[in-house]
Amino acid sequence: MTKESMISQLRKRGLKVTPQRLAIIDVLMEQGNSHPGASLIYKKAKKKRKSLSLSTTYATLNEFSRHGIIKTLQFDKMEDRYDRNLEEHINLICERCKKILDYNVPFIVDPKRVVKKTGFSITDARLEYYGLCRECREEERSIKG
Amino acid sequence: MTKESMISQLRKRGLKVTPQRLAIIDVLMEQGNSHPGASLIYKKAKKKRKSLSLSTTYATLNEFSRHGIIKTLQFDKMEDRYDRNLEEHINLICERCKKILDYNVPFIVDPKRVVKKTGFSITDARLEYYGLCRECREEERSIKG
DNA sequence: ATTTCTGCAAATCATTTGCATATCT
DNA sequence: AGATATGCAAATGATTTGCAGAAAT
Repeated sequence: MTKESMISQLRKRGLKVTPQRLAIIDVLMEQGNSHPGASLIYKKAKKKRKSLSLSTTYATLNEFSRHGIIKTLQFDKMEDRYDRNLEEHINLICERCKKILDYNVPFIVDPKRVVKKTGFSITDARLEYYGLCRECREEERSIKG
Repeated sequence: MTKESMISQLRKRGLKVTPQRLAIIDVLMEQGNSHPGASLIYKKAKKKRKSLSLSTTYATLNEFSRHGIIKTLQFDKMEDRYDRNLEEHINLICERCKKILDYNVPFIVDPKRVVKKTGFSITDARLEYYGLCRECREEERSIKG
Protein backbone atom coordinates (compact mmCIF):
# COMPACT_ATOMS: atom_id res chain seq x y z
CA MET A 1 0.00 0.00 0.00
CA THR A 2 1.25 3.45 -0.85
CA LYS A 3 0.78 6.48 1.37
CA GLU A 4 -1.85 7.80 -1.01
CA SER A 5 -3.88 4.61 -1.01
CA MET A 6 -3.76 4.55 2.77
CA ILE A 7 -5.09 8.10 2.93
CA SER A 8 -7.83 7.37 0.45
CA GLN A 9 -8.75 4.31 2.51
CA LEU A 10 -9.22 6.60 5.50
CA ARG A 11 -11.42 9.00 3.53
CA LYS A 12 -13.43 6.17 2.03
CA ARG A 13 -14.19 4.85 5.50
CA GLY A 14 -15.02 8.18 7.11
CA LEU A 15 -11.89 8.14 9.26
CA LYS A 16 -10.24 11.46 9.87
CA VAL A 17 -6.94 12.38 8.32
CA THR A 18 -5.03 13.96 11.16
CA PRO A 19 -1.40 15.04 11.34
CA GLN A 20 -0.80 12.28 13.89
CA ARG A 21 -2.11 9.67 11.51
CA LEU A 22 -0.07 11.10 8.68
CA ALA A 23 3.04 10.91 10.80
CA ILE A 24 2.31 7.29 11.60
CA ILE A 25 1.65 6.49 7.96
CA ASP A 26 4.97 8.09 7.03
CA VAL A 27 6.78 5.94 9.55
CA LEU A 28 5.00 2.86 8.26
CA MET A 29 6.19 3.72 4.76
CA GLU A 30 9.74 4.46 5.82
CA GLN A 31 10.02 1.22 7.74
CA GLY A 32 9.31 -0.85 4.67
CA ASN A 33 8.96 -4.48 5.55
CA SER A 34 10.71 -4.30 8.90
CA HIS A 35 7.46 -4.90 10.79
CA PRO A 36 7.89 -2.24 13.44
CA GLY A 37 6.25 -2.43 16.85
CA ALA A 38 4.17 0.29 18.49
CA SER A 39 7.07 1.62 20.55
CA LEU A 40 9.31 2.17 17.54
CA ILE A 41 6.50 3.64 15.49
CA TYR A 42 5.74 5.98 18.37
CA LYS A 43 9.35 7.04 18.76
CA LYS A 44 9.81 7.76 15.06
CA ALA A 45 6.43 9.41 14.55
CA LYS A 46 6.86 11.61 17.60
CA LYS A 47 9.85 13.20 15.90
CA LYS A 48 7.53 14.34 13.14
CA ARG A 49 4.64 15.34 15.43
CA LYS A 50 5.97 16.32 18.81
CA SER A 51 2.57 16.18 20.51
CA LEU A 52 1.88 12.56 19.54
CA SER A 53 1.11 10.28 22.47
CA LEU A 54 1.62 6.57 22.83
CA SER A 55 -2.05 5.94 23.37
CA THR A 56 -2.90 7.73 20.14
CA THR A 57 -0.32 5.59 18.41
CA TYR A 58 -2.03 2.47 19.70
CA ALA A 59 -5.48 3.80 18.87
CA THR A 60 -4.35 4.60 15.35
CA LEU A 61 -2.67 1.28 14.72
CA ASN A 62 -5.71 -0.53 16.07
CA GLU A 63 -8.01 1.49 13.87
CA PHE A 64 -5.90 0.87 10.78
CA SER A 65 -5.75 -2.80 11.58
CA ARG A 66 -9.48 -3.04 12.21
CA HIS A 67 -10.07 -1.51 8.79
CA GLY A 68 -7.62 -3.80 7.05
CA ILE A 69 -5.20 -1.03 6.15
CA ILE A 70 -2.40 -2.80 7.97
CA LYS A 71 -2.11 -6.16 9.68
CA THR A 72 -1.30 -6.76 13.33
CA LEU A 73 1.12 -9.59 13.94
CA GLN A 74 1.45 -11.12 17.34
CA PHE A 75 4.40 -13.20 18.42
CA ASP A 76 5.92 -14.88 21.43
CA LYS A 77 7.24 -12.58 24.12
CA MET A 78 7.43 -9.62 21.81
CA GLU A 79 5.31 -6.58 21.42
CA ASP A 80 2.89 -6.69 18.52
CA ARG A 81 4.31 -5.84 15.15
CA TYR A 82 2.54 -4.11 12.32
CA ASP A 83 2.70 -5.18 8.72
CA ARG A 84 1.97 -3.27 5.52
CA ASN A 85 2.29 -6.43 3.47
CA LEU A 86 -1.26 -7.64 3.10
CA GLU A 87 -0.48 -10.52 0.77
CA GLU A 88 -0.40 -14.09 2.05
CA HIS A 89 3.15 -14.72 3.10
CA ILE A 90 5.29 -16.52 5.60
CA ASN A 91 6.92 -14.61 8.42
CA LEU A 92 10.49 -15.57 9.12
CA ILE A 93 11.34 -14.44 12.62
CA CYS A 94 14.96 -14.18 13.65
CA GLU A 95 15.27 -15.37 17.22
CA ARG A 96 18.42 -13.37 17.69
CA CYS A 97 17.73 -9.88 16.33
CA LYS A 98 13.93 -10.13 16.25
CA LYS A 99 13.92 -9.09 12.64
CA ILE A 100 10.89 -10.37 10.76
CA LEU A 101 11.39 -11.17 7.12
CA ASP A 102 8.66 -11.72 4.60
CA TYR A 103 8.70 -14.62 2.23
CA ASN A 104 6.00 -13.96 -0.28
CA VAL A 105 4.68 -17.41 -1.02
CA PRO A 106 1.41 -19.00 0.01
CA PHE A 107 1.42 -20.98 3.23
CA ILE A 108 1.94 -24.51 2.03
CA VAL A 109 5.62 -24.61 1.33
CA ASP A 110 8.59 -26.83 2.03
CA PRO A 111 10.82 -25.51 4.82
CA LYS A 112 13.88 -26.67 2.90
CA ARG A 113 12.95 -24.35 0.08
CA VAL A 114 12.78 -21.44 2.48
CA VAL A 115 16.37 -21.95 3.58
CA LYS A 116 17.53 -22.33 0.02
CA LYS A 117 15.75 -19.22 -1.23
CA THR A 118 16.24 -16.88 1.71
CA GLY A 119 19.29 -18.03 3.67
CA PHE A 120 17.10 -18.15 6.75
CA SER A 121 17.82 -21.28 8.77
CA ILE A 122 14.76 -22.65 10.48
CA THR A 123 14.95 -24.08 13.98
CA ASP A 124 11.29 -24.05 14.87
CA ALA A 125 7.96 -23.72 13.13
CA ARG A 126 4.46 -22.89 14.21
CA LEU A 127 1.37 -23.34 12.18
CA GLU A 128 -1.92 -22.11 13.52
CA TYR A 129 -5.30 -22.24 11.98
CA TYR A 130 -7.96 -19.96 13.38
CA GLY A 131 -11.64 -20.53 12.90
CA LEU A 132 -14.57 -22.27 14.46
CA CYS A 133 -14.60 -25.73 15.91
CA ARG A 134 -17.44 -28.06 15.01
CA GLU A 135 -19.36 -27.38 18.22
CA CYS A 136 -19.18 -23.62 17.92
CA ARG A 137 -20.16 -23.77 14.28
CA GLU A 138 -23.26 -25.75 15.19
CA GLU A 139 -24.13 -23.34 17.97
CA GLU A 140 -23.72 -20.32 15.74
CA ARG A 141 -25.92 -22.01 13.18
CA SER A 142 -28.70 -22.70 15.68
CA ILE A 143 -28.57 -19.16 17.11
CA LYS A 144 -28.70 -17.42 13.74
CA GLY A 145 -31.35 -19.80 12.46
CA MET B 1 3.65 -38.18 28.53
CA THR B 2 2.30 -40.03 31.51
CA LYS B 3 2.53 -38.79 35.07
CA GLU B 4 5.23 -41.35 35.78
CA SER B 5 7.38 -40.33 32.84
CA MET B 6 7.05 -36.69 33.88
CA ILE B 7 8.23 -37.51 37.37
CA SER B 8 11.15 -39.57 36.12
CA GLN B 9 12.07 -36.67 33.83
CA LEU B 10 12.26 -34.45 36.91
CA ARG B 11 14.48 -36.92 38.74
CA LYS B 12 16.68 -37.45 35.70
CA ARG B 13 17.28 -33.73 35.50
CA GLY B 14 17.88 -33.10 39.16
CA LEU B 15 14.65 -31.18 39.58
CA LYS B 16 12.85 -31.63 42.83
CA VAL B 17 9.62 -33.54 43.11
CA THR B 18 7.51 -31.33 45.34
CA PRO B 19 3.83 -31.62 46.23
CA GLN B 20 3.19 -28.41 44.29
CA ARG B 21 4.73 -29.90 41.19
CA LEU B 22 2.80 -33.11 41.64
CA ALA B 23 -0.42 -31.14 41.92
CA ILE B 24 0.40 -29.31 38.72
CA ILE B 25 1.30 -32.53 36.95
CA ASP B 26 -2.01 -34.03 38.04
CA VAL B 27 -3.89 -31.08 36.60
CA LEU B 28 -1.92 -31.35 33.38
CA MET B 29 -2.93 -35.00 33.13
CA GLU B 30 -6.58 -34.35 33.97
CA GLN B 31 -6.84 -31.59 31.41
CA GLY B 32 -5.88 -33.90 28.60
CA ASN B 33 -5.42 -32.01 25.38
CA SER B 34 -7.38 -28.95 26.41
CA HIS B 35 -4.24 -26.80 26.56
CA PRO B 36 -4.93 -25.05 29.85
CA GLY B 37 -3.47 -21.67 30.73
CA ALA B 38 -1.59 -20.79 33.91
CA SER B 39 -4.65 -19.33 35.62
CA LEU B 40 -6.72 -22.47 35.15
CA ILE B 41 -3.86 -24.73 36.14
CA TYR B 42 -3.34 -22.62 39.23
CA LYS B 43 -7.01 -22.69 40.17
CA LYS B 44 -7.28 -26.46 39.78
CA ALA B 45 -3.94 -27.28 41.39
CA LYS B 46 -4.62 -25.01 44.33
CA LYS B 47 -7.56 -27.23 45.21
CA LYS B 48 -5.14 -30.11 45.63
CA ARG B 49 -2.44 -28.09 47.40
CA LYS B 50 -3.97 -25.18 49.25
CA SER B 51 -0.66 -23.38 49.76
CA LEU B 52 0.20 -23.22 46.05
CA SER B 53 0.89 -19.73 44.76
CA LEU B 54 0.48 -18.34 41.29
CA SER B 55 4.15 -17.49 41.02
CA THR B 56 5.11 -21.05 41.84
CA THR B 57 2.70 -22.19 39.18
CA TYR B 58 4.44 -19.98 36.66
CA ALA B 59 7.88 -21.02 37.86
CA THR B 60 6.93 -24.67 37.57
CA LEU B 61 5.42 -24.38 34.14
CA ASN B 62 8.44 -22.43 32.94
CA GLU B 63 10.80 -25.02 34.37
CA PHE B 64 8.87 -27.89 32.78
CA SER B 65 8.83 -26.07 29.48
CA ARG B 66 12.54 -25.24 29.63
CA HIS B 67 13.25 -28.93 30.14
CA GLY B 68 10.99 -30.04 27.32
CA ILE B 69 8.52 -31.80 29.60
CA ILE B 70 5.69 -29.68 28.27
CA LYS B 71 5.44 -27.07 25.55
CA THR B 72 4.45 -23.44 25.98
CA LEU B 73 2.11 -22.15 23.32
CA GLN B 74 1.65 -18.46 22.81
CA PHE B 75 -1.27 -16.97 20.98
CA ASP B 76 -2.90 -13.69 20.14
CA LYS B 77 -4.45 -11.83 23.05
CA MET B 78 -4.66 -14.89 25.22
CA GLU B 79 -2.62 -16.05 28.11
CA ASP B 80 -0.03 -18.69 27.31
CA ARG B 81 -1.31 -22.23 27.08
CA TYR B 82 0.57 -25.36 28.01
CA ASP B 83 0.67 -28.49 25.95
CA ARG B 84 1.50 -32.07 26.91
CA ASN B 85 1.44 -33.13 23.28
CA LEU B 86 5.06 -32.99 22.20
CA GLU B 87 4.53 -34.43 18.75
CA GLU B 88 4.54 -32.19 15.72
CA HIS B 89 0.97 -31.15 15.20
CA ILE B 90 -1.23 -28.33 14.07
CA ASN B 91 -3.10 -26.25 16.62
CA LEU B 92 -6.67 -25.49 15.69
CA ILE B 93 -7.78 -22.49 17.70
CA CYS B 94 -11.46 -21.76 18.03
CA GLU B 95 -11.93 -18.00 17.87
CA ARG B 96 -15.19 -18.28 19.72
CA CYS B 97 -14.62 -20.57 22.72
CA LYS B 98 -10.80 -20.38 22.70
CA LYS B 99 -10.63 -24.15 22.66
CA ILE B 100 -7.42 -25.42 21.10
CA LEU B 101 -7.66 -28.70 19.26
CA ASP B 102 -4.74 -30.81 18.18
CA TYR B 103 -4.52 -32.25 14.72
CA ASN B 104 -1.70 -34.73 14.80
CA VAL B 105 -0.19 -34.38 11.37
CA PRO B 106 3.08 -32.79 10.34
CA PHE B 107 2.96 -29.14 9.36
CA ILE B 108 2.73 -29.32 5.62
CA VAL B 109 -0.89 -30.11 5.10
CA ASP B 110 -3.78 -28.92 3.00
CA PRO B 111 -6.24 -26.73 4.93
CA LYS B 112 -9.11 -28.37 3.06
CA ARG B 113 -8.12 -31.70 4.53
CA VAL B 114 -8.24 -30.22 8.01
CA VAL B 115 -11.85 -29.19 7.59
CA LYS B 116 -12.79 -32.55 6.16
CA LYS B 117 -11.09 -34.55 8.88
CA THR B 118 -11.86 -32.42 11.93
CA GLY B 119 -14.96 -30.36 11.18
CA PHE B 120 -12.99 -27.28 12.09
CA SER B 121 -13.67 -24.48 9.64
CA ILE B 122 -10.66 -22.32 9.00
CA THR B 123 -10.99 -18.57 8.65
CA ASP B 124 -7.40 -17.55 9.17
CA ALA B 125 -4.00 -19.18 9.19
CA ARG B 126 -0.63 -18.24 10.53
CA LEU B 127 2.60 -19.92 9.69
CA GLU B 128 5.75 -18.83 11.43
CA TYR B 129 9.22 -20.10 11.07
CA TYR B 130 11.68 -19.29 13.82
CA GLY B 131 15.41 -19.42 13.37
CA LEU B 132 18.31 -17.26 12.33
CA CYS B 133 18.41 -14.88 9.42
CA ARG B 134 21.39 -14.95 7.12
CA GLU B 135 23.07 -11.97 8.80
CA CYS B 136 22.74 -13.34 12.31
CA ARG B 137 23.96 -16.72 11.19
CA GLU B 138 27.08 -15.15 9.75
CA GLU B 139 27.64 -13.13 12.90
CA GLU B 140 27.26 -16.18 15.13
CA ARG B 141 29.70 -18.02 12.92
CA SER B 142 32.35 -15.30 13.17
CA ILE B 143 31.94 -14.99 16.94
CA LYS B 144 32.19 -18.68 17.65
CA GLY B 145 35.07 -19.15 15.20
C1' DA C 1 -22.36 21.50 14.50
C1' DT C 2 -21.11 17.00 14.98
C1' DT C 3 -18.47 13.41 15.04
C1' DT C 4 -14.20 11.63 15.80
C1' DC C 5 -9.43 12.13 17.76
C1' DT C 6 -6.08 13.20 20.99
C1' DG C 7 -3.45 13.18 25.23
C1' DC C 8 -3.21 12.34 29.88
C1' DA C 9 -3.27 9.56 33.84
C1' DA C 10 -4.81 5.59 35.78
C1' DA C 11 -6.14 0.74 35.16
C1' DT C 12 -5.52 -3.88 33.52
C1' DC C 13 -3.63 -8.39 32.53
C1' DA C 14 -0.21 -11.77 32.19
C1' DT C 15 4.02 -12.58 33.73
C1' DT C 16 8.45 -11.85 36.23
C1' DT C 17 11.53 -10.58 40.00
C1' DG C 18 13.72 -10.11 44.60
C1' DC C 19 14.16 -12.15 48.55
C1' DA C 20 13.65 -14.48 52.98
C1' DT C 21 11.98 -18.87 54.41
C1' DA C 22 10.88 -23.61 53.79
C1' DT C 23 11.57 -28.01 51.61
C1' DC C 24 13.73 -31.70 48.97
C1' DT C 25 17.69 -34.88 48.16
C1' DA D 1 24.24 -29.69 54.65
C1' DG D 2 23.48 -27.91 50.37
C1' DA D 3 20.79 -27.01 46.51
C1' DT D 4 16.53 -25.80 44.87
C1' DA D 5 11.70 -24.45 45.38
C1' DT D 6 8.10 -21.71 47.48
C1' DG D 7 5.21 -17.69 48.60
C1' DC D 8 4.72 -13.03 49.10
C1' DA D 9 4.56 -8.47 47.54
C1' DA D 10 6.12 -5.40 44.42
C1' DA D 11 7.73 -4.52 39.61
C1' DT D 12 7.32 -4.91 34.74
C1' DG D 13 5.78 -4.34 29.94
C1' DA D 14 2.42 -4.04 26.63
C1' DT D 15 -1.83 -2.47 25.92
C1' DT D 16 -6.39 -0.45 27.12
C1' DT D 17 -9.68 2.72 29.27
C1' DG D 18 -12.15 6.88 30.82
C1' DC D 19 -12.67 11.23 29.96
C1' DA D 20 -12.34 16.25 28.98
C1' DG D 21 -10.64 19.19 25.65
C1' DA D 22 -9.15 19.77 20.65
C1' DA D 23 -9.42 19.18 15.84
C1' DA D 24 -11.38 17.42 11.46
C1' DT D 25 -15.40 17.05 8.41
